[in-house]
Amino acid sequence: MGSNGERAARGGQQRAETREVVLAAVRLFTEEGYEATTMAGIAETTGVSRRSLFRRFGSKEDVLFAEHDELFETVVRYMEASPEPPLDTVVSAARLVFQGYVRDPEITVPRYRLVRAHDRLRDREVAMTARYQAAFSHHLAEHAGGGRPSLEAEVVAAALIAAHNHVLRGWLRDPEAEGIWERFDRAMGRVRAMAGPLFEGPRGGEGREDRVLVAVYPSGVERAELLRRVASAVDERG
Amino acid sequence: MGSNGERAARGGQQRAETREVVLAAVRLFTEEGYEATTMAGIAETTGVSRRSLFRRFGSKEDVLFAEHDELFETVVRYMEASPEPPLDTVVSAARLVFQGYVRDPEITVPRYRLVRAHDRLRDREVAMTARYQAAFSHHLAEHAGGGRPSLEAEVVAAALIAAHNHVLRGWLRDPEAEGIWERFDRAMGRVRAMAGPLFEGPRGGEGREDRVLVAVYPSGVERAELLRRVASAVDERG
DNA sequence: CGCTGTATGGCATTCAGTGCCAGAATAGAG
DNA sequence: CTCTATTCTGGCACTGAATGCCATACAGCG
Repeated sequence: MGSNGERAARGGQQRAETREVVLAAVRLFTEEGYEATTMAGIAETTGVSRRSLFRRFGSKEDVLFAEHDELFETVVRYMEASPEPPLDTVVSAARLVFQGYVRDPEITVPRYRLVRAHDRLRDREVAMTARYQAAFSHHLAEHAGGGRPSLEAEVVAAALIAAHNHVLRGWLRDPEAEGIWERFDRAMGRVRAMAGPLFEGPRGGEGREDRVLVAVYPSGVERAELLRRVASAVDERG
Repeated sequence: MGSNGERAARGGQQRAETREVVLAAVRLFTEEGYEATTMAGIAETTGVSRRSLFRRFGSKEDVLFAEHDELFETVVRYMEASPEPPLDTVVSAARLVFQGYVRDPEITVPRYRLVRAHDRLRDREVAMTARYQAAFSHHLAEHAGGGRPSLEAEVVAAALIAAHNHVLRGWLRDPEAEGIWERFDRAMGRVRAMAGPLFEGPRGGEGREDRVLVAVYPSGVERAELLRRVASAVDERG
């Protein structure tokens, strides 16, 4: 689709304006209703012609998901460039996606409300997560022999996306709640724990990696006692 | 009253005709192309009026996926009636879905080709599998405490669906190949092996079961900070 | 200045999808 | 069998998404 340098300069200007259009559209969708809002209406309130709206976004739905598409491109490029082992890469990619949502609640939160209310939009949202899932399993497959994604790769990608979406939905319902990232990391950790034996040894054992702490304890244990034991366990292993 | 008998007689006739319409539409889609085929065209070749097509199917896409929707209803009703433990039930439900495809290659195979070629249709197909996934995790949640589906339930449902789709795609690419059901059962077995410790583990006993704490943290994190996070995590879950 | 490539806007058209209404088919009651 | 209520169907008109075509405005380059 043409040279990159030109695109960057031009695209920069375009994107600023594009974001304004998206925000205006989101406002119209929530205030007037999605179905009731016409592309002609968006054109009128934004000053951009109806025809140009279709040229930029492709469709009415794509106005809502334009930012999402950009994010997807970013994530794919990140995975291609990442030198880490594939499982670490896709987990980081999932974190990137999550960040893409959390960073931009002005769009993602009202969009979530719209998505919940309209089947068509819900399908579109689901299709996006499916694209991520496909990209993830594809990445896992490429760095584990190439060819078509294996059963394991697809299952791990699906589990990862499901965990991501689980935490994400919680945040979308209550964007003000604290400790999102802790919840996210815990969810990722659990999927890793599940995926590890199935997929491959997730750890290389270098110095800079994440560490995993797993504690199994009877439900009757006191909070203080539990923390004391965890502390000593951490001390033992450095 | 009489709604069942009436419906059965009437519905039976309708469905026979409906199936013919779907088959004719599939033929048109594959021969003339999906976009090039208009609802007016389908109406002409089937003898059913354009208006009635929209009434029966709702949309052009829904002509292709009409059978699929019926299958979904069947699967949901099966799960509601099943007395087996939830994990067994959803696995059986997945088998039911798989059977729904394999039993009717006349529609599912050409549909698969169409789905691969057109983004819109692909989204629709993906939305269907997402509906199954939601139904599965919902079933797992209902029979494990009720309320909103837990992370585990969603991850297991996603993994199950992913495995199902993996085997299904293999069959769709080559419907004549032998040993589909063996492949299906093996895939299900692997997911169960993976899901077992994650899903059934925490659900084992009454009040006395073990709890699992998983923490993932960068190796550079301070001891005190780590313990603080662990403490808050423990507090959140009780 | 002219030339070329590109983004935009206006116009017309196709087609999916919906509301409205009239007519046909059918079930049920007498 | 007849009358009636309900339901299914088809025709008609309309909205709006989406696309193609063409003219215009604006950039860079000689």
